[in-house]
Amino acid sequence: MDPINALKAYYQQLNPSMTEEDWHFFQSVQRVRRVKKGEMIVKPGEVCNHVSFVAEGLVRYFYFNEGKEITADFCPENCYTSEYCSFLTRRPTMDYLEALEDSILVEMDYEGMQSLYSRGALFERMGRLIAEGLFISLSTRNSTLMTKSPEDRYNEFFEAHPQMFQRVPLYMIASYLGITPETLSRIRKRLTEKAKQNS
Amino acid sequence: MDPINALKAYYQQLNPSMTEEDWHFFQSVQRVRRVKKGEMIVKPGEVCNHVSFVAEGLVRYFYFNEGKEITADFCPENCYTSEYCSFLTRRPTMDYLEALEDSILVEMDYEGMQSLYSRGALFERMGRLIAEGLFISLSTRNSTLMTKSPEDRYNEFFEAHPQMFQRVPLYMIASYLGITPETLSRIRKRLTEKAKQNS
DNA sequence: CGCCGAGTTGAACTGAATCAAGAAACGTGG
DNA sequence: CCACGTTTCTTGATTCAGTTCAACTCGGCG
Repeated sequence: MDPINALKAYYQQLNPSMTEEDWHFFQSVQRVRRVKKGEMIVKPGEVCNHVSFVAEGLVRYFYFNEGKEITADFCPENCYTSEYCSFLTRRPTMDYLEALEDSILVEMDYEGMQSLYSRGALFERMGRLIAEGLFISLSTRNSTLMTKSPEDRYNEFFEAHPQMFQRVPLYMIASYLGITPETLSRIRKRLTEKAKQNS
Repeated sequence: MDPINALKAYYQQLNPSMTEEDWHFFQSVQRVRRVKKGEMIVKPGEVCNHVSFVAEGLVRYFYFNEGKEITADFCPENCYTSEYCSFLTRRPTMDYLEALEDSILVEMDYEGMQSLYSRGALFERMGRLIAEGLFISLSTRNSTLMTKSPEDRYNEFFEAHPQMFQRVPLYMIASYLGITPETLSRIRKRLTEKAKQNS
C-alpha cells in the first residue's frame, strides 16, 4: 500500500471528524523516508526530532545498560515510533531507533507538529489522544513487567505477537521480556515439553 | 492556602495564556473534597471518575499482587492524582487511591473534563500537556526500575524526596522501590555503616 | 501493662544471571 | 550450490542478589 494512504487510514480511524482540508494540512508537514535494514533512525546524543509512522517494515527501540542492549519496544507497520520523551523535552536521547527490516516511514518533525497544534483544537486533540494512548500502553507494559513472572510475560507476548518470532531474533524478545536469552531458551524448552506431555 | 488558589497557581504555571474567563470556566467544573487519613478515594471494581488535585495532604496509589500491596506512586500536595488509565478507558480499576494523611482534593469528573475539551484548543492543550507529562514521568520511573540497582533506586528516591521518610512508613517506600522491607532495611544499614566509616 | 504494627536481623532458599562450551542456522562470496 | 565464518540459540554448571521465613526489638497507645 502507498505509505500516505496507510497513514490516512490510520488517522481517519483515530480522528473520524477530520475533514479533507485538515488532512491536506496534516499531510503537508509529512515526509516519506525509506530506511534500510540495520539503519539507525535515532542515535544516542541526538535530540529525537521526528515522530515516524511505520507504513512498512519494522522498527525497534532499544538502549544499552551495563554493556547489554535492552529492547524496549517493537514497532511494526501501522504504528507510530519515536523517542517521544526526547522529542517532547528537546533533550538528547540515550537510546536507539533501529530499522530491523527495510522500512518506509512517514515522518513529521517537531516544528511541523507545533504548526499542527497551533492550527486548532482538532490537532491538539490528536496530540492528546496520542499521548494518552502512549501513557496507557506504557502503564500496561509496566504492570506486566512488575507483576508477572517471566513465563507469564512470555506467554502474553506470544499470544499478542506470534508473528514477531518470525521477524526478530529471540535475544531481542528476551530483553524485551526483561530476561536473558538463556532464560528465554529454558522457558521455551519447558513449554514445548509440557506441550508434548499433553499430546 | 485556600485549595482553589493552590490549584489556580498550578494552572497559571502550566498554562500561562489562560484568561480569567477560561479560569472561571475551569473552576466551574471543580469540586473541593476533604478526605480523612486512611480513606480510600478509589477502590478496585470502580471506574475512576475523577482527576484530583491534591491541595493539601498526601495520597498514594497502590495495588495488590500475590497478596502483597505494591505502592506505585506517592502524590503529595500540589500534584494531580488519578487512576488515569481507568479514567481514560472508562473501565474498572484493580487499584487503590488512599489518603495517607487528612487531605483536601480539588476534583474534576470525567464529564467535566469532556466539557473543558469541547470548549476549545486551550483545554485540549492542557489535556495534552497533562498526558505528555504523565508519559514522561512514567518513562523515567520505568527506566529507573529496569536499569538501576535497588541501592541506586533508594539513593535516587532519597535525594528526590527526603521528606517522604517522615511522612510514610518504610514498607511503602520499599514496595515503591520494588523491593521487600527486609531488603530496604539492609540497604539502609549498609549506607549508615558506610557513612560512619567516612567520618 | 500488654498489645500491635513497624522495623531489624539472621539463616536458608531460590529464580534468574552469569559463565562457558557447543550446536544450529544464516548469509555471503567463491 | 557449497564452504566458511558469524551470529544466534541451546545446554549445563555455578553464582548471587534478593526473597522468604522466623524470631526478636522497639515505640506508641489503648
